[in-house]
Amino acid sequence: MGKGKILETFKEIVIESPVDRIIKQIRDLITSGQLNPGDRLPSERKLADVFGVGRSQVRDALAKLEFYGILKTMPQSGTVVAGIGITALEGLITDVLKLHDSDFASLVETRVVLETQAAWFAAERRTEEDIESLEKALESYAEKVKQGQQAVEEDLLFHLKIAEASKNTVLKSLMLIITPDIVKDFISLDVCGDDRPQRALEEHHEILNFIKERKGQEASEAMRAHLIEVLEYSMNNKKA
Amino acid sequence: MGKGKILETFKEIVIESPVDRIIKQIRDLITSGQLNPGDRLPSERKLADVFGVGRSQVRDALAKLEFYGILKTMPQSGTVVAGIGITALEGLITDVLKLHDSDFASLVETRVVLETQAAWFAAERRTEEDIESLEKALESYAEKVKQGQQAVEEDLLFHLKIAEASKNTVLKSLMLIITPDIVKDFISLDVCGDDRPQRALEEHHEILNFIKERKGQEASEAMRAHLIEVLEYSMNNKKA
DNA sequence: ATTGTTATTTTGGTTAACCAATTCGGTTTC
DNA sequence: GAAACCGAATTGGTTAACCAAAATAACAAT
Repeated sequence: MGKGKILETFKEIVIESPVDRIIKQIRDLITSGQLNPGDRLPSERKLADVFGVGRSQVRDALAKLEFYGILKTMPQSGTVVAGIGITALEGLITDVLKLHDSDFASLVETRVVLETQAAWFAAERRTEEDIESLEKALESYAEKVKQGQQAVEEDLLFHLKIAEASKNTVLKSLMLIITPDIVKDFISLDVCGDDRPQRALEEHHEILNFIKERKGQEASEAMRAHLIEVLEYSMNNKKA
Repeated sequence: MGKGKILETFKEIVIESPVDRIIKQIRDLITSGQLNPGDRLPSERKLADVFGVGRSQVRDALAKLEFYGILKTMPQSGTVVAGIGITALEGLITDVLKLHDSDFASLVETRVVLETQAAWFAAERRTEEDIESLEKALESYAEKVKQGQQAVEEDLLFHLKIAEASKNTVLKSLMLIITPDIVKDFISLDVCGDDRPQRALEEHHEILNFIKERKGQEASEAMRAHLIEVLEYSMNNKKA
């Protein structure tokens, strides 16, 4: 797919989305100290008027801000600055919005951190049901690999099942958040192909065995080795 | 604040939010295989009609689903199932929505994972600017502590600055996501008070020194020790 | 002066109508 | 017969008006 190079050239035309602009404005209000935690901020109508945009856009912006825990909006009551006395956030709020187009390195690095820990916890806390679930997932992955198919989906499912077996809801949620981005990167550079899937399958089995045997550290290390393998493989195929 | 006990009793009255209901419906459509990745799903109007709700609610649901990378909606074109062939997600989609009312244990556990790694990276990659920023943050924290004030905010700011110095954008973003929940838990059980803040301040200094000296492992371990201290402290004061 | 009540305003939530871009079908043209 | 083309219908985005709940202010009774 030679299209990559050409597209790279135009990559910089970032359309400053209206809602992003609003978010920045609100952030400035907070960081500049004009809005302190607990304060009720102006009504949606006022904000829309001040910013010179429609209310729905203000609405979207507030929704996003609320998701990140920055704001808390109560029906028929108002929207308040909820988070930590967010002078803390300074320039950080905008950054969190860029999560979904993060650099590949950070993404993989973070994935390794989360997954190795998840594997460890999973080994310590897995139930029999977890084992069954993991084996089932691994089986359908093996099926696809034998047929020489893509199987990115089944691959990730196995990893997510491990997160589920870790019994740590936050860990699982965070993995769910970054998973789509990982998939995106993996598909853009076609990671499948030669004998690599076979190796990956074996590594999955190894990890599962350690989890079965409740060997936390070994499972964790196996996971780390596995992910590093995958990373190097994808790196090599990136230039090609 | 004795209100806690009483409120616990009524905690179960979870109002099944309309948009959550819609999200479940759409999830079922996807997981049941009626909607496959790449498929365009019905227009917002059709969906609103089928579900018997307003279009705006469908809109909110789609927006959330899109944020998680499940869907991709193109202006004037339609909304398609974008993510991984999401049979993977099965029951998981709903879980990610519960991130913000996670259990305290998972939250702290995950925080330890993220922060120890962030400290390690920070020690390896910090610039002189980072050091300045960290010292400044630590200073304002020390100021508050000396005055015997709360300083939760300044505390967290120091930690976030470490995440920033780690040069890993995803790691930073994830910490920003869970930080508000941490603060919430820390404020609900008043964590401040006696000599603990003084100890915490010393530990912060220790961590900063390791980062200055580029000692990754030591910084990481100091961070872990610090967080465990904080955890145990807050646990003890929970019952009291 | 304080408290309890009521009327009004303001709030976020919801709906319905409108807009511009896109898609798709049928027609024309080569 | 295939491709180019035009227009009607459909798409997501946007706006404005409306709703019930909540907050607020004014007032009355104690």
